[in-house]
Amino acid sequence: MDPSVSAATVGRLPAYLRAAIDLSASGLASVSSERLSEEAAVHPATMRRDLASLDIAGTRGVGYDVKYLIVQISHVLGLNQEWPVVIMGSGNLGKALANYGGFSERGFPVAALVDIDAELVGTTIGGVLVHAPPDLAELVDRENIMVGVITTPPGVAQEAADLLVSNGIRSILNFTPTALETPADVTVRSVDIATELQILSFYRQRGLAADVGTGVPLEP
Amino acid sequence: MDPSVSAATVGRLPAYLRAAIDLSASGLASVSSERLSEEAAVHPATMRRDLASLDIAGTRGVGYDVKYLIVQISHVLGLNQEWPVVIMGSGNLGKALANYGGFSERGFPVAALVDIDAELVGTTIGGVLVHAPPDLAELVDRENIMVGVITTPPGVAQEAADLLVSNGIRSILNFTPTALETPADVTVRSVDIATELQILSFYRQRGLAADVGTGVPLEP
DNA sequence: CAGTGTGAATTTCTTCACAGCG
DNA sequence: CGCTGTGAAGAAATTCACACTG
Repeated sequence: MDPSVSAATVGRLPAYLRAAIDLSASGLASVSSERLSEEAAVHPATMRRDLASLDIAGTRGVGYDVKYLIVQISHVLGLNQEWPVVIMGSGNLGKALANYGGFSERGFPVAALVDIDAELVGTTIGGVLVHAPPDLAELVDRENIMVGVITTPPGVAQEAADLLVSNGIRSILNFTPTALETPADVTVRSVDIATELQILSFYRQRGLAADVGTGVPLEP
Repeated sequence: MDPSVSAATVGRLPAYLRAAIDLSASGLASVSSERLSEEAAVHPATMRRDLASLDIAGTRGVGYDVKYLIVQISHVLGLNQEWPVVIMGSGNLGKALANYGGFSERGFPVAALVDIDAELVGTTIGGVLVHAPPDLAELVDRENIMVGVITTPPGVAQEAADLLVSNGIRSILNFTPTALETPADVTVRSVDIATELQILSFYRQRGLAADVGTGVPLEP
């Protein structure tokens, strides 16, 4: 019914999907929003509204069909196709991600690594070949790369982003603390470990969990 | 003035801090909210309100003193002390994080790794010694560990969390896709790479950036 | 009759717009 | 004069609560 999906809703979909997969694995065929939302740590009404906004319907008096949930949410997230990924920068993090099975397993195969270090170019990390930056154009084309992951040093992150963008990549996952400048039609998600740790220390310092209501008292 | 800080505000503080540090590095002594908020990709009024809620004041007609901003935000985030970290699980990601300089550099020294693999216990990764799980109690005590980072396989993430909690750790950074159950006074931040990629593919599928207003049209 | 789907109420967060201060 | 600090307005998101349906 509702023709649009809010960013907040999108942010929760992966959690719903995981919850549904978990419940399915434990043999459940049908769930109430109560049960599923508990699993996903969300308010039941929020979950029902989210699913309704995606036209994912349950059965009144019964709940949601777990298999159907998985299929529908996967579809909305675009997980019925593969999204090949290129990792820019083969430092510690880049290497770890290339070795990390989780990517391909979840539909995001690591198609290539790119690094400026001539020593590394041509070597293989976690079964993935390291290429030189100028090769990117061809790679994107040949491997049908959809997503760029930036794990370079912060100083050259913008450069890496520019290179991705100029080669037609419009989805970027940025692991550096750099705020990237990109055209409006490029989606960037940033994951900064320092940011996460700093937020943790804010709450820790006050002896409070992060989800205590909405307001956190300040020291006098 | 305002005695409380909202979660939304806390989430933006690290970005303000980074922006201030960057501007300071380029020699700027004073910034307007206009300039700083641009750097942090936030609305100027939002930034002024955030800072005001922390009692961080600027000078009317001038702006904010950059050095003062850095000191104050750092203080609010608790960055004037060190927060030693223990990494649970020395698989690919755990190893990468141990090797990753960024932690210690930013006040979160990696004090120890913990792994169940007896082969790994006693070895050193990135200068950090790997310990057996039963050693955690002593480690927490001796190294004054404040934060637990979980990089185990998803199946044992809850176990790792339980171990952390039972040893008094109340801040957890979880890199697994598992939704952890913890007492109410424990703060958990989760970073799941698959979640981020799935959100990217949602928007990519629709040819839209993530920040286009608030509602995203659904396919017909 | 259990549990969805959703108007309406509420809460939270953002942005406007301007008074007021340095 | 320029820019902060903030009341007031506005927009979004969440939650309540219940009519309604399988």
